[in-house]
Amino acid sequence: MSLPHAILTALLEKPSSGLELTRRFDKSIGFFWSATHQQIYRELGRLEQSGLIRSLPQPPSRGQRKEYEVLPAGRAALVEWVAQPQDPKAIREPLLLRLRAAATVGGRGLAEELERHLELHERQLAEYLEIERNDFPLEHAAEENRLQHRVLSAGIGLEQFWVEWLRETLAVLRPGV
Amino acid sequence: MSLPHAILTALLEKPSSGLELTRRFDKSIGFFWSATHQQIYRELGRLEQSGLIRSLPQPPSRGQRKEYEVLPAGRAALVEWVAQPQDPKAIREPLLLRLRAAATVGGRGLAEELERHLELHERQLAEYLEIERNDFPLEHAAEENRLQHRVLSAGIGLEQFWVEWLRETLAVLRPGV
DNA sequence: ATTTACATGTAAGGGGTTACATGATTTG
DNA sequence: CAAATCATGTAACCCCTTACATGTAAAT
Repeated sequence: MSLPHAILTALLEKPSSGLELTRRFDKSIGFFWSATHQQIYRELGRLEQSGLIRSLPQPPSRGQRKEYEVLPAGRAALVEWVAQPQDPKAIREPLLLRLRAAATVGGRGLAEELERHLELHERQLAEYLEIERNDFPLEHAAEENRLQHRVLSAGIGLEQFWVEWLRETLAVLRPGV
Repeated sequence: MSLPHAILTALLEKPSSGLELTRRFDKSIGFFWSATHQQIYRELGRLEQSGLIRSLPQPPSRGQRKEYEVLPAGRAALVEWVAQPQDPKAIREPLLLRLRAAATVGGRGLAEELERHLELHERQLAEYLEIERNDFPLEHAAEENRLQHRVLSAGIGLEQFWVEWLRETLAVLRPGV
């Protein structure tokens, strides 16, 4: 049940059309919750039917841009969701699974794959650090900014972890296999 | 397409029944790929139909234990899967989403939730460290063991990251909200 | 004999992924 | 006017989650 609330948050920050939302999910929000345009359109329809958002008066024809805004009920639903306890979800990391399988059946070519992942994570880390430089140049005191900075820090920390772990794992793998 | 390969790996390590697999997924394998018994039974059926595993000759009545083993075709499929490149999946972390939503609509009670998560991650970390002490007491040279140790290290590192991040975030949140 | 644990399964619903379809607007 | 781009949507498929159903074996 996270996607509808991700959309509500995005719409509260700024009323948008489906495609605009898709683009924002490709950037900032998508860093910790990704979604395709198909998911977003489906969810926008549901949210409108539930009375949590409404489309601004505009021609509802097919190829026409349709902008949505959050209704009070939507804001209330989001507030409630934020306060609700939710357990962290179990890890589902295919790469670790493949490493474990490789321990059993042998891992020819696995080092190349790990290097590829290392590059991807290095690139993502660089992107996050760039954002941090741009958006949080110095520690301002505003509460809102501090929370957003913590979210970005999580992304940075996770990427740093993977970069480090992949480097160590490659060091273990290289001389052996 | 990870679950069938997780099951193949588990069955290669030791032929098992559905319930036995479920228990092993609750322990070691489940640390990075969780699965419920419903998923496992369904997947076992598919794998058998595809000719990748077979059930050992036994009464196929309903409440009766049914043991499976991997066929050569299954092992081959696993080897191929291990070698195949797969991009890391995008992060989907509801807690970060909630933090971002809290930055917009306010986060009453969020500190308690973060503390709860902190405890959960501390407990998980302790469990991983316990396993490390038991299963990898000193660095043996066996390649197989080293890979499995790297997998466990990933779990430990991720939990350490979350513990640290949650503590810092609580420090930011506490005086403010 | 009843309860408890073991063991395998079914059903319904939600969410995500991929491929495809269609209309409107801009640009050459 | 043809092509590219913007924009909204449909359809099919797979996976995961939750709740429930059913049968067997062991314990009291």
